[in-house]
Amino acid sequence: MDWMSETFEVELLSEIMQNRIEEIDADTILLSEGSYVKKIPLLLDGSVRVRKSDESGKEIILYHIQPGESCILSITGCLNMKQSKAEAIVEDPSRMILVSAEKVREWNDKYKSWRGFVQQLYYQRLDVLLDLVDAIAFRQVDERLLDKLREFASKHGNAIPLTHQKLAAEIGSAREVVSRLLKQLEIQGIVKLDRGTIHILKPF
Amino acid sequence: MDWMSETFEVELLSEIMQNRIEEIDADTILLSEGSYVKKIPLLLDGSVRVRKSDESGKEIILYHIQPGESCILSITGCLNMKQSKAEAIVEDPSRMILVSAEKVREWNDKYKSWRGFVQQLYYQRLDVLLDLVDAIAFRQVDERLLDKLREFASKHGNAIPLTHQKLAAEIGSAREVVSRLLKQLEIQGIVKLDRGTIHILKPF
DNA sequence: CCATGTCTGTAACCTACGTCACATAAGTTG
DNA sequence: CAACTTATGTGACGTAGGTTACAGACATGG
Repeated sequence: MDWMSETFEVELLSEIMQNRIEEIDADTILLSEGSYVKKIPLLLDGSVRVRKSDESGKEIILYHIQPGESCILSITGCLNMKQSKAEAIVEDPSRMILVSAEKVREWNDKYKSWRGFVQQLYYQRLDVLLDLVDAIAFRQVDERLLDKLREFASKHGNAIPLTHQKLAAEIGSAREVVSRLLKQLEIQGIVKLDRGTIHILKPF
Repeated sequence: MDWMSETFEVELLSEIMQNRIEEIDADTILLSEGSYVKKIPLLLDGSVRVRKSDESGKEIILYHIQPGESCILSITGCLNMKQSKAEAIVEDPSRMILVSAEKVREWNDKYKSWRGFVQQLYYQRLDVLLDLVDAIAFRQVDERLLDKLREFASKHGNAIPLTHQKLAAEIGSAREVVSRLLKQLEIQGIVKLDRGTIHILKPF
């Protein structure tokens, strides 16, 4: 929680600390599509994924929220009092502070450091959304798969805990397609596949 | 320019008015990919499109800037001193006020109404970007074409001034594909095609 | 250790759509 | 009006990748 004292001014920090720290289980839905935002998460530990899905069950991951970050969609939704266009799901058991929407609106006027934090988030998320648009509009799934593997490898090291299904959701494709591509990579000696884990054998 | 006095407090308004109003030709590039942001446009009249393209010349339109709006990518880029990830191109001859990046950073601390304006923009653009992701990830081009036609019809009425090429760029597809689909719609009696214009004959 | 759920492998198939290669038509300019 | 340039029409073709439909492998809990 060190990042907090560096990010926020003391007064704001003490306001934040008035909220309980919650422990939240994996797969809890923090925010579902179409609902109004009541609580903004400040993630201390763990990870949250934000995804968009359609009726037929297809889905694509927009981005992941890491410790020290928050959900910009929640904040925007809160400041503008609008319904959410995506859902946020806890992916690892997480610790977070949940701040009420009113507080966030208040802080937005009151604390410069809070505005800086939000601004930073906006920048980051806009950035990944643009990359995402670029990826799905222009690039093929095999390329996107490799990119995603690199991204995960930089987070988890060479043993990436991920099922084909989840990887497919990450890049917005189908499990069979991912299995097919991964098998190719295994034949090329680039990865080794285990149940629930992808081992990166050499850089690519 | 009425919207301005409703949107901004008087003090900010007078600061804004210290800048000249520029008349800018169609096809002028306001911001190109990879460049740093120096000027933020406040659009008074006309229209600007923001697009992402790849090396091979494929492109997709992210959104259009209308009078009373600004370019959130420019503002984000400016506040975070980062390179742009998309380009902004004037599409109709336009009148706008160009504000220096320093001013924008200053106003961001100084004027609540400016922050509100920026917030509003963030909300709007995030919203269309999410819709865009949804569209290109999950929906087929014929559907997206119809959506786009509806969107343009609500702006231009039933005679939409648009070439097939431009329409293709809007939805991130190829001209031939769009021609084909439009021809189908013409056969169904839904549109009538003229050189450079699409007439909507009945609702769809 | 059986049963049930979760994950992976693989083949066969289908189709939306991008690409190529033209032909024609409609403006435009000198 | 001749010579371009820009917009459109259309067939033929290729293919990435989604879908269907299983089967086997592994894990987990009663």
